[in-house]
Amino acid sequence: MMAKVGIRDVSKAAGVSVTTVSHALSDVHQARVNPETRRHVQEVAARLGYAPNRLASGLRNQRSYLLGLVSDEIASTPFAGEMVLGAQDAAYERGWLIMLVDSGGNRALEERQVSTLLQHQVDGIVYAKMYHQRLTVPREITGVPVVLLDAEDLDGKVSSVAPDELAAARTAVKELIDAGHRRIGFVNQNEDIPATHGRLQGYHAALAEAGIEYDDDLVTFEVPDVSGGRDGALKLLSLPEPPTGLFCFRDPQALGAYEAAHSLGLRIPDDLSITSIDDFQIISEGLWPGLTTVALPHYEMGRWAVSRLLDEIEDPEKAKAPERLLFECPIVRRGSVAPPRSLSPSDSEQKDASRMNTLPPASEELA
Amino acid sequence: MMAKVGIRDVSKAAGVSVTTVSHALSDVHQARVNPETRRHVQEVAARLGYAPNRLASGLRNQRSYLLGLVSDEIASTPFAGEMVLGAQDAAYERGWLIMLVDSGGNRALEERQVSTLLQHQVDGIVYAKMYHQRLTVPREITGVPVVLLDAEDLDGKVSSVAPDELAAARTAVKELIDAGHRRIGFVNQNEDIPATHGRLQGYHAALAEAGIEYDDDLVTFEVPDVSGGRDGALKLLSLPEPPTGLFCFRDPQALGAYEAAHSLGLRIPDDLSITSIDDFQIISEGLWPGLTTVALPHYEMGRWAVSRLLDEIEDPEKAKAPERLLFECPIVRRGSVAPPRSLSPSDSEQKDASRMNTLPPASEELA
DNA sequence: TTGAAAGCGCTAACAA
DNA sequence: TTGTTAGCGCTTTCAA
Repeated sequence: MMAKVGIRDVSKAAGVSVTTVSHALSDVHQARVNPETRRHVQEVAARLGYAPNRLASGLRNQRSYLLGLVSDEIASTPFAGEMVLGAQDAAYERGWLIMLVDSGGNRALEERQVSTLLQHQVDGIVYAKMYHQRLTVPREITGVPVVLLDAEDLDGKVSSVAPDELAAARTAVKELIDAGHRRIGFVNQNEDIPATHGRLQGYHAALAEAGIEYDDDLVTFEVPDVSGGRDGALKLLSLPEPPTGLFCFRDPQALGAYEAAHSLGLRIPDDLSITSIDDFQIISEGLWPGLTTVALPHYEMGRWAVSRLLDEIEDPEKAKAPERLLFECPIVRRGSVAPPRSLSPSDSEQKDASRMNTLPPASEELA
Repeated sequence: MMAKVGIRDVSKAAGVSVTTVSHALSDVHQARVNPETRRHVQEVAARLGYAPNRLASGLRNQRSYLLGLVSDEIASTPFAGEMVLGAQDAAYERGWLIMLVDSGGNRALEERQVSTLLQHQVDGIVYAKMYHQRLTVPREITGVPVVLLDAEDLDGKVSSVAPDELAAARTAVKELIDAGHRRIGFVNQNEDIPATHGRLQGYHAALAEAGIEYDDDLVTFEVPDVSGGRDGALKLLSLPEPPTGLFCFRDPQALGAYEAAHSLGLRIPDDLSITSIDDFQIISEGLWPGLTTVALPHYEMGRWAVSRLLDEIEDPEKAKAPERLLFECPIVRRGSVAPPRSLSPSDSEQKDASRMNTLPPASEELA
């Protein structure tokens, strides 16, 4: 492994000054150098395998082309990967690199991590949360532009992007209404976060738009995982007048609802339709029938956050007018929604027809 | 936002030279400076909020304290987050930061990403794959130590860490054998990668150790997702003499196997025991009963890779004796394994007892 | 025990 | 159109 080739090596090999090399290799100073010299220098640089040292140019230009991504829980949710990827792609396309830190929710650690990022002269910071929340930007983040990812700034000082919870829930509930359901249960979750309230509002809104009266009994608040979905679904389905459609706060709960339905002998979607929010693909695609669910656009939010951050870095004026974006969430239709039984053309045939749907595609292989 | 405070500001405010500031703040040059001066400088530095510019010190020291993490698919698997987190933690603890790039499997892009990392003067590179494979280190990675993560070097030139596939499979199968099963199906996957062969060997090994004869009919190769699990399980369970235990290549397939079992009216674990590999928690914890599965230690592998990489960076001699580590995989016991029916104490009571197990914990709430 | 000065590799102001 | 030179902020010889 030979020593790294620097700009002086190129300058010597090409027989020009380092200045000329620098300019010949930069696309900003086009006019500066003779096209012929330029070609020659580029050729020599390529031959030597020269690549500028970003530490040195960063020091000189006061620009590191480094971005910090500060997260509280990268690993705990599979979506986080999508957010990080979106951020990374958007950064790389514009010439930046992402440095990742994850505090696991430890504030003291986060503070040190941020200061480390700042020591590395990051040009900006994306402050990401694993679920949508409202917060104040930690005071140690200073001197560089910041954008919030999956969070909103209580002070309204910095730009942010998060899912439009209300609209997402309305979409999911409307899907059931459009299929003909009038009695729709909502397995909400029991933590006091924006999503809980936003999605409840969306549920209300969808019902109101369809002229369906709100029934308190049809809403239950459960832990936001599979067991909560099971519990909530069992509770609602054992009502004297059970719902024919179920909207779950998120996909793991929907998985629980599937299990509950099966344990009660209910077929999906014939006896019970289900929608949800997440598009947690291992669940939504894995379940049979597939789950109709509203996708949270994590990749796009990651992209947007970095793209906005770079805008503010390149034009500091932009930072003075922060933008608060609530991202639209598209529905992904699979097989968990059908008209309620009461609307079915022939109720007697229903039982047999429905059985087909509960068997996997490969069932023909069986005797 | 005031201008950033540099070492000169501290030197002025403390009334000493920048040299003294540098030494007072560094723990390497302990003896160099008078304890009193040292305290004074530290106090002033803290008051001004001084933190050294890592770009500048990196340039001077030829050490960036930056590591590159090159991955082919961060977002596609939830485990990736664990690997990244393990890498990040290990790096941060020793004073390094991770820069993340993800090529999505695009080689041309990966080549450019690596060269960008190198331009940033990373001190080393972790080359990660989303699933265990054997490969040659791309030639553009040069001049810095490399460690492979979830991969092995065909040339044996660099250190690597990956799961011990054979042992993992043996553990999973042995769990069934220990419960009393003798007829054990294996829903393998159908791609030609180390895991496929390694786990098949592990299956063989476990059977051999227990003196169980291998039966070709009990092994099926399916796509490595939920539908493959369904297909494979249905196929094996419809055999004239069906297995009483099922080992699945990975958790999504196990989910499919659960679905297949339910559609055939089989209870887990009473009528069918299942083990798997992954500990994909949303599945393994979410299923009812919970899935007994062998965990792939992604976090630990990420930690090990970075830790080994830093060892090689700090002591280049180490790089000359690469280490190839196959990580042990611990089993996580939940509720999907029980003795086969033939061994049950009273077969007549079994049906009712088993029914309890198919209902969720909250079922008591119901009438 | 401390300070002056050189230099890491690069870019840009200034001069030619 | 090209070259000389200063300097980004730091660490470390070397000299005092």
